[in-house]
Amino acid sequence: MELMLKEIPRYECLLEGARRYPELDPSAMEAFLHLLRTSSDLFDTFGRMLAGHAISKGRFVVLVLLNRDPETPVSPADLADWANVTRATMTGLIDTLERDGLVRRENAPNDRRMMLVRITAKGRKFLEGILPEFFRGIAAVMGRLTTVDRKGLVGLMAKIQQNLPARPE
Amino acid sequence: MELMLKEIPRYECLLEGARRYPELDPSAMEAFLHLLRTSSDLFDTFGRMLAGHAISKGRFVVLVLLNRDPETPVSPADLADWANVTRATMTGLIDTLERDGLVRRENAPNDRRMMLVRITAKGRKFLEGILPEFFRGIAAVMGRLTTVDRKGLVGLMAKIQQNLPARPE
DNA sequence: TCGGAATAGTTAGGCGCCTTACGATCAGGC
DNA sequence: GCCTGATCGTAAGGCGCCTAACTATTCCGA
Repeated sequence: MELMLKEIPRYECLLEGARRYPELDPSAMEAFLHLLRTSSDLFDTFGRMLAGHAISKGRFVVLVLLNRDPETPVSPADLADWANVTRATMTGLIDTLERDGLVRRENAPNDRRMMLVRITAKGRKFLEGILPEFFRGIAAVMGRLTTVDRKGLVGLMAKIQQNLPARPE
Repeated sequence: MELMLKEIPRYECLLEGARRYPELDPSAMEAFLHLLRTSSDLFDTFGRMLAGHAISKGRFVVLVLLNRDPETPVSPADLADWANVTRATMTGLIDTLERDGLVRRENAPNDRRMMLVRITAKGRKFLEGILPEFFRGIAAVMGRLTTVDRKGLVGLMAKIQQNLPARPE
């Protein structure tokens, strides 16, 4: 989702657009575009930061999920569910992580269909080398927002979520 | 950028994480995650809507850009700049749009390196079949936000933008 | 008990976007 | 006039994610 307009149209242009298209609500569109522009930049910034550590966003998320409880291995299906990707995609993510020695696949003891994925010591060490910078980056980017701002932002997001069509199944 | 955690961790988990990682600012992280979760859902929703019209986000943006002034053709380089993709990517987007008869390539009169891209009548008609639904969708999703909410959201996004590292060149 | 349905993970192929490298053309200083 | 460098659009190849189809295993009702 890295694609967005580089420049958000000025408000007068939105007003003019509303004359051609009566369905266009200028203030809704303005808020929408700023929201997407900013979050796209955020994705981009952190994706770039992770790329500097030679890891993709998808693989980073997998490591974070496994690192929540490093001793307990997790099935690829659960990882796919939590990370919001398909199981096919998760296979590929685990493939490269395992090739790089950051995670290890094991056979599940009670179900021979199932695998279990465990983060390795190397994987933990690798993650420890990223997380502090990652957390500092988030704190920095949110630095100008007061406590009230932050709560307000969460509330606005909740209002939008209420009007989003439910995800398929 | 469709990848995100499906469930945002509860605030207590963020607090616990802050014990392990002193760089983790829980309220900043909470706001960050809600922002990305919601905008990811928005991208997803509108991407799905566009897919229902058999067009990708990238091609849709190109049509919208050309439709701002349908009589004036635009160079691929300008389109790439405005749409925030590389020129190589723009070549591919224009290829399919032209194959489907929605835009037409012309030679620039004064510079034989340059092409000019123009939206066709078919392209305009196609876009008119999407835009009303698109605009209605945005108005709907922002429907619960008051005028004050919307201005506030734009202001919060501006605060975040100020702390984002400048884009490369 | 046994045969169909559900579920596990994987494979194959596609799409969208990227980076890199290219040939063609224009612009400016000598 | 020309060489150098910038800029045009394009081609080739890579990455991340997707859907659809497959094999192996487990579950469950007749």
